[in-house]
Amino acid sequence: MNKYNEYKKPEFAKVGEDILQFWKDNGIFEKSVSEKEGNPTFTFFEGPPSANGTPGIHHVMARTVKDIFCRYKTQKGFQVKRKGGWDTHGLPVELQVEKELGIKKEDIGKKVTVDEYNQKCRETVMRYKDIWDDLTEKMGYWVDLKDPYITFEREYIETLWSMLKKLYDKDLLYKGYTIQPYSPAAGTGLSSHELNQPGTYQNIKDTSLVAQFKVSGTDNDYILAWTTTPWTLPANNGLAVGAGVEYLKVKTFNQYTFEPINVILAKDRMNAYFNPKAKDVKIEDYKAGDKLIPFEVIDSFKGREMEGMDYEQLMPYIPLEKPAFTVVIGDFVTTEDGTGIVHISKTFGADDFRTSVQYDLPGVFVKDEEGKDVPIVDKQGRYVKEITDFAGMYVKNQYYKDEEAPGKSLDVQISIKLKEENKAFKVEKYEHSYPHCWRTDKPVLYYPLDSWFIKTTEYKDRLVELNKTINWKPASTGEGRFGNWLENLVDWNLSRSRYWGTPLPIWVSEDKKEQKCIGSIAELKEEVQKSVDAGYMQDQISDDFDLHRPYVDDIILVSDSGQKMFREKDLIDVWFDSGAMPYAQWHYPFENDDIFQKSFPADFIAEGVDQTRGWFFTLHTLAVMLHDNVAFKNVIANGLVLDKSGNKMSKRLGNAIDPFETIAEYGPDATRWYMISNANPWDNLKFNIEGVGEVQRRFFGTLYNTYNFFALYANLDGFKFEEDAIPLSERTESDRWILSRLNTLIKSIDGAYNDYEPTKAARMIMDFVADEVSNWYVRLNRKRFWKGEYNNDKRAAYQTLYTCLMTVAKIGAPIAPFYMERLYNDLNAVSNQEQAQSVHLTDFPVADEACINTALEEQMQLAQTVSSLTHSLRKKEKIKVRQPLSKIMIPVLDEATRHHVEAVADLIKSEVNVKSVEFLDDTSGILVKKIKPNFRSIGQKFGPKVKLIAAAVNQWGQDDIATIERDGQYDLTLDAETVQLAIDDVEISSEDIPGWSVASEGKTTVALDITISEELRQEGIARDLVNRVQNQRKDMGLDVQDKIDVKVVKNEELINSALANYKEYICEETQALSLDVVDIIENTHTIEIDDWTLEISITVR
RNA sequence: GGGCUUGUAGCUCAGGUGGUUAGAGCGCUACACUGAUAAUGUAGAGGUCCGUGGUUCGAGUCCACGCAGGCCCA
Repeated sequence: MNKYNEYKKPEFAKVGEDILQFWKDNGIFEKSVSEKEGNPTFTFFEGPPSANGTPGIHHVMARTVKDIFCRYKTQKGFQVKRKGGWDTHGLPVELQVEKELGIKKEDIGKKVTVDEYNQKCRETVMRYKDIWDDLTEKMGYWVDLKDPYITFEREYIETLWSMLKKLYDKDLLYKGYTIQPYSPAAGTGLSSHELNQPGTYQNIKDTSLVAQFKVSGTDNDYILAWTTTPWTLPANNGLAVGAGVEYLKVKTFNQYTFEPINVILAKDRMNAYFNPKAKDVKIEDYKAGDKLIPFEVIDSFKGREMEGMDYEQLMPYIPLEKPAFTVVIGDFVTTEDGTGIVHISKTFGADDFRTSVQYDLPGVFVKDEEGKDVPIVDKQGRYVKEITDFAGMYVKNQYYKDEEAPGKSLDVQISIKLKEENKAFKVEKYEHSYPHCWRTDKPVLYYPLDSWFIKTTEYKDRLVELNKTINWKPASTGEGRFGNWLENLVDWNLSRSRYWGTPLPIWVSEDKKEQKCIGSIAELKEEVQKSVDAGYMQDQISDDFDLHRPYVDDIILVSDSGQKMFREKDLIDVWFDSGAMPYAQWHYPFENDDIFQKSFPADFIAEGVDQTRGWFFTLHTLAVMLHDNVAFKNVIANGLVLDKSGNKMSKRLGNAIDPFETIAEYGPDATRWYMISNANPWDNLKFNIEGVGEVQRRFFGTLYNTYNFFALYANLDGFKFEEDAIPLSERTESDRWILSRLNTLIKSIDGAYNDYEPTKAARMIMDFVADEVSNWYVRLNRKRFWKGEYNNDKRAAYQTLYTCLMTVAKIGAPIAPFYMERLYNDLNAVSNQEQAQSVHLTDFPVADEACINTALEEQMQLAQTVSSLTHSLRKKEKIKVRQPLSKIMIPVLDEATRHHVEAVADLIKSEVNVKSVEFLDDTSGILVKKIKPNFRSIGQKFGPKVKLIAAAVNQWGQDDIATIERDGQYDLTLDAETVQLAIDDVEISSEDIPGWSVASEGKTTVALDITISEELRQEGIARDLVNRVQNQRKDMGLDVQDKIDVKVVKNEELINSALANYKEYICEETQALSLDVVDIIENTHTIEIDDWTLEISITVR
C-alpha cells in the first residue's frame, strides 16, 4: 500500500467489528499461542462462569482484567494457553429447573424422574452459551472456546472422584455432624433455599427466658443469658460474650424468689431489665415482694476479660467434663436483644457448634441403642429418657397431634422449674419471626445431621503458610479477608442433598461398618464386577455409563465381608467442581500428565472478590492438600461494578447496564479502557456511561486525531519510513524530548503490567497521548509537517511521530486490543517496518536507554512553565497571542537554569510569540530575591528548633541572602545558641524585577516586555490579516494547495505599511500569489482587525 | 456482631518514606487560537482532605476511637 488510511470520522464500534473479522480470518488468536510453542509458559486459569444466566457488564470488567495480562505476557514472549470452561452443576440451575417445571424438590423422583430432571438441568445450564460466546468475542476476550472444560462431563467427574479418593485414603474425608434446619414433623433436613421460600418465616410467640448461670466459687453471682428456646437449656455447654462489649455486674434481687443476687449482663442491655424508677431505691430498703426492685452497679469489664470464667451447669441431667460450662468469645454476640450473653448449645445451633469446636467445649450427648452419640432431642422432636423430668415430651407443642398437646408447653414447664430453683431471672412471651417447614407448617429445629467433611483443619498451618507466598492484588484481600478466614478455618462441609451435581463416590455397607471410596471408572467397573459375581447386580455397567444420579445410585457394591453396599446419597459441593479445574480440565491423572505438569500452578488468575471463600479457597485448599503447592501465584480480586450512584446493579431495578449495548455504541476499547482507567480493579467501579464517552473523546479521539494528522501529511509528502532512522543527534530538541518521554513511558508501562497494575498503565498511556504527544509535541511541531520541502527535518518529524504512534499501539494493545490493532496495521501497511501480522503478535517494546534524557525532560517542563506564565501575563495585560512582543526576561540564579532555558528558547519564542528570551542574573543588580526555609532539611537537622529558625530566615534581608549564597553557609544566632545553616537548608528564588510585569511559579519567574513598537504593531496586523484570509479561504471551501490572489482597498498608513512590509510573509502563509493594495475593487468582503475595517477580495487562480 | 475495604473540588480520581501554597481530568465561567477544526490553548471560580482526640517543631499522610457507604461472613 502507498497511502496511510485516512478516516472521515472515528467509528470505534465499527473498528471493533472489522478487527474481530480480521482476527477470525487470519486466526490471530490461535497464532498468538501456536507461534510461542517451545517458549516459557505463562499459565492462566479461567474461573468457569455458569451459562444459565446472561452476562452483565461486570463480566466485561472481570474478563478485561484477565485478558490484559494474558495479552501482555504473550507480547513478553510467553506461551499463554487459556482454556475456557463452564460451571454446570449446583443449586442455581436446579432452582431454575424446578421453577420451569413447576415442581418442588420433593417432587423430584415422583412427578418427574431424577433422570428427566437431570436431563433438563443439563440442557438449561448451557442455555445462554451462545450469548456468552458472543460477548466473549465482541469484548475481545481471548480464551479458547473451542475446547472448554465442562464440569458435568464424565471425564471431569472422574478426576473429581480420583481426588476425593486421594483425600479419603489420606483419612481426610469423614462423616460428621453439622447443624442444619430440620423438620421433625417431616423427618427431613431443609436446605437454606427451602427456608427462603415465601411463608416459611412466621411471627410466633415463644416463651423466652433469661437464665441465671451461677459463677463457680461464688455465693450468688450469676451470668444472665437469654434464650427463646428454653428446651435447649439442658443441652447448654457454654456461654458466649462479645470481646469488645462492656459488661456490668449488678447487685439486685430475683423477682421470683426475692433472693439477693449479683448478675452480669451487657451495659447496653441494662434498660431492658432494670426499671429506671428503681434507681434511687436503696438496696437495703428492699423487702421481698416489692414491685420496684433496686439495683446497683458494682463492677464493669470488657467481654474479653470474662473469657475462661467457669460456671455451674444450669440443668444437670447429663454431666460434662471441662472445659464445658466456660465463658467464651463469640463473634455472633450482639447487644440488640437479650442480655448480650448467649447461651450455647453445641447440638442446636450453627454458631454454637462452631464455637464449641473452636473452644473444644464438649456437647451434651446421650448414647442411642447402637452406642452412638445423639442429642437430647430425638428425630421426632422429643426429649430423650435421660432428661428425667420431661422425658418423652415434644420440645414444641406444635409437634403433638391435635388434642394431645399439654396445657403447659415444655418451655413453660422448664421456666417454672427454673423459677422455683432461683435460676430464672425473667420469663416473658416474646414475639419473633421463626422459620417453619413449608411442607408441614410446623416450626423448624436446628439439629445436628450427618454430613461428609474434608478435614481442611488438619492442613491449616500449611494453607496459611503457602498463602503468604501468593501475590494478592490487593494485598489486603490475601492477608486479611482470605488470611483471616484461613486462620479460623473449619472443616469443609461437602455434602449437598440434591440431584444435579457430582455424586459422592462412597459406598457404605448396610451395617454402616464398611466403606469403599471409588477413585476411577475402571475401579468402579472392577467393584461392579465383584458385585455381579456376588449376585447383587445383574450386569456390568456400560462403557458410556453416566456418573450422575440416578444411575450411580442403582449401583450396589459388595463389601470385603460380602455385605451389600449402597452409595451415600450426597452430592458434593459445587465449589469442589471449580476448585478442581486445574486437574479436571486436563482429565488428570488419567491423561495429559505432561500438560498438567507444565501448567500447574497457575501464574495468574482473576475473579471477583466475592470468590474469596469460593473459588479462591477451593483452588488453594485442594492444591495444598493434594499437591502441597499453591494453585496460583498471582491473583487479582476485582471489586463490584455498581451503577453510577454506587448502587448495586439489578435487572429488577432497571439500573443494569447491558454490555452489548455499551459495546455497540462506544466500541469495546472505550468500554474496556474506561473500566480499567477509572478505578483500580479491586476497588468498586461506579459505572457511568458518560465516563465511557469521555474516555472515547479524550483518549481515543485524540489518538485518532493524531494519527489522522500524521496520515494526512505523510501521504502528501509520501513518507513511508523507507529511509534509515535519522540519528538522535540530528533531531530537534522536541523530537528528542518526546522520544525520551516515550522510552521512559515504555519502562513505566512494562513495570506496571508486570506488577499487575493495569490502572496505572492505562492512565500513563492516556496522559502521554493526550498531554505530551498531542497537546505539546504535535502542537509545537505542526508547521514542520506542512511547511517547506520534504527534507531531513521533516523526515525526522514524521519518524518521531510514527515511532510514538507505533509504540503506543504496542503498549496499549493489551487494554485496547481492537483500536491498537487498527492503528498498528494502518501504520505498518505503508511502512512495512514490522514483520508481525498483528500487534498482538509483536514483542513488547524495550526501552532504548540512549533515548532517555532526564535533563531534557526537565528542560521541557521548564519551557511549559515559562509558556504558561507568559500566557498568563499576556492575559493580564490583555495582549493577544497573535500580537508579537519583543522579549521576555527570566531571572536565572544559576548557570544550569540558564542552559536549560536556552536550550528551549526557540520553542518558548514560537509558543508565546515573542522575539527573544533574555536572562537576568545577579550581576544585573536589579533582582529582588526571596528566601524560604527548606523544612524537610532543617527539620531533620534541628527538629524542635524548626519554628525559631524558620521565623529567623523569613526575616532575612537581601544582605543575608547574599551572605549564604556567597559562603554556602550561615551562622544563625538563636536565643541561646548558634546554628549553622547550609545552602541546602534554604530555597532562594527571584521575587520581583522592579518595573516589570512578572509572574512566577515555584522557582521560575518570567517578566514580559509589553511595549509594542511600530514594527511589532505592523507584524501583528499582518498576522491578523493572515488569520482573516485563512478564515475566508476556509469559508470558500478551498483546498490546502489552492493558490489565490488577494486585493485590499487602501487604508490608513499603518495598515498599508504593514501590508507592504509583510507582503512576502502574508503570501506565503495564505498560498497567495499576489497581494495588491488598490483604490477600488469589486466583490469585496469586509473584515475587521482591532478597530479597523478592511475591504478585501480573494480570487482563486 | 466480626473481617476486609472506601471516604480528598459539583462528578471520577491522583496524592513514595510526615515538610508548611493539596493536584489532574470532566463539568462550569471568561478569553484566545483557527492548515489536527465534530479539534485546540490559557486563565478563573470551586476544598472543614468524613469527625474527634493523640503522637510530632510540623499530619491529607502515623496512632486510637467514632460516623457513613460497600463486600464477605455470622
